[in-house]
Amino acid sequence: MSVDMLLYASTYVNMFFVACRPNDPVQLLAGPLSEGDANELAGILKVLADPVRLRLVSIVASSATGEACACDFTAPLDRSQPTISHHLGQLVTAGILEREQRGKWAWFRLNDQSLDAVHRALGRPNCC
Amino acid sequence: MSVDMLLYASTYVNMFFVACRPNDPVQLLAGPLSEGDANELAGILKVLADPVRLRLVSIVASSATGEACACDFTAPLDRSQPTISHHLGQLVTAGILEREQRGKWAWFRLNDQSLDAVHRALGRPNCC
DNA sequence: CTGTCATATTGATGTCTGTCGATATGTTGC
DNA sequence: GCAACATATCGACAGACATCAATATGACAG
Repeated sequence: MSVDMLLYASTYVNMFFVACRPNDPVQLLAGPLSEGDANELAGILKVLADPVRLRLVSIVASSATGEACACDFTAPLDRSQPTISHHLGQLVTAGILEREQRGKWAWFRLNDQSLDAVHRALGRPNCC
Repeated sequence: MSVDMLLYASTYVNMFFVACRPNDPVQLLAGPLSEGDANELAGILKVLADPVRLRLVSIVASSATGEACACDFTAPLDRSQPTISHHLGQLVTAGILEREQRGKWAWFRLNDQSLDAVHRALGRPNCC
C-alpha cells in the first residue's frame, strides 16, 4: 500500500468515526448517501470484506478472554506470517481491532464501537 | 468480470442466502468463522464495499416508491452509463437489488432479506 | 421495418490488493 | 552484547476491479 493510499484510507476511517457519533450516524437506508459518507462507509466495509480478515475478527471476538495473540492466527488461517500481519494491520488502521504489545507478543482485541457503527450503518434507523 | 469469477461470486452469494435462513445465520461475532462462511460473508460485503454501489442502494432505499429507474442514477453519481450498469448488475447478482424491466426502462428495488442478512451477520447474536 | 431511445455487453487500461520470500525491528534471556 | 524469537516492513508479482469508449441488444413509436 502506498503512502498516499494509507493517508486516503485513514482519512476516511477517521471521518467515519466522527460521523458515527450517536447523533449523526451514517445510515445506508435513511436517505441518499453523500459522496463523502459513501466513501467513509465503503472504506471500512472494504477492510471487512476479506475472508481472512473476517476470520481474524471472529477469532478475536469469540475468544474467552476477548483477546488473541498474533501467534495464534498463522496456523488456522493457513497464511504466511507477513500476510497475517498485513491483515491485522489493516484491521487496526481501520479501528476494528486494537493492538497491545506485551513482551514479545502482540495481542488484539475488538473495538466494539467501530464494529457497532458499521452494524448500525447497514440497519434500519429504528434498529439497535 | 470473467465467467469463472462470476460463477465463483454467485456460488458464494447463493451459499450465503442458504446459510442466512433464520435458524442458521452466519454470525461474525458468535464464533470462529469457517473458511466457507468467511468466503460467503466477504463476497457480499465486497459488493457493498464500493462508494458508487452504496449510493445506488441508498437512493433506491430512500425513494418514495421504494424503487428507482436506472436513468435516475447516471447524473447524480457522475459515472458513465456503462459503469452504472455494471454496478447495478453486481448488486442484482449479489441479491441486494432486484431488477424489473418495464418497457424501455429498468427499475430497481431493494431486497430487504438480503441486506438484513448482512446486517445481522455483523451484529451481536441477541440483536435484531 | 426503421429510427430512436434505454440499457447491457465487450474490450482495453490503469490502479488496487492479497500473497509470499527476504529482511528489518524490537523484545527477552543469558 | 549476543542469540533466539515474535512481529513488522519491504519488494515483487499475479489476479482482481473500477472505469470508459465503442458497440450490441432490446423496446417502443411512427
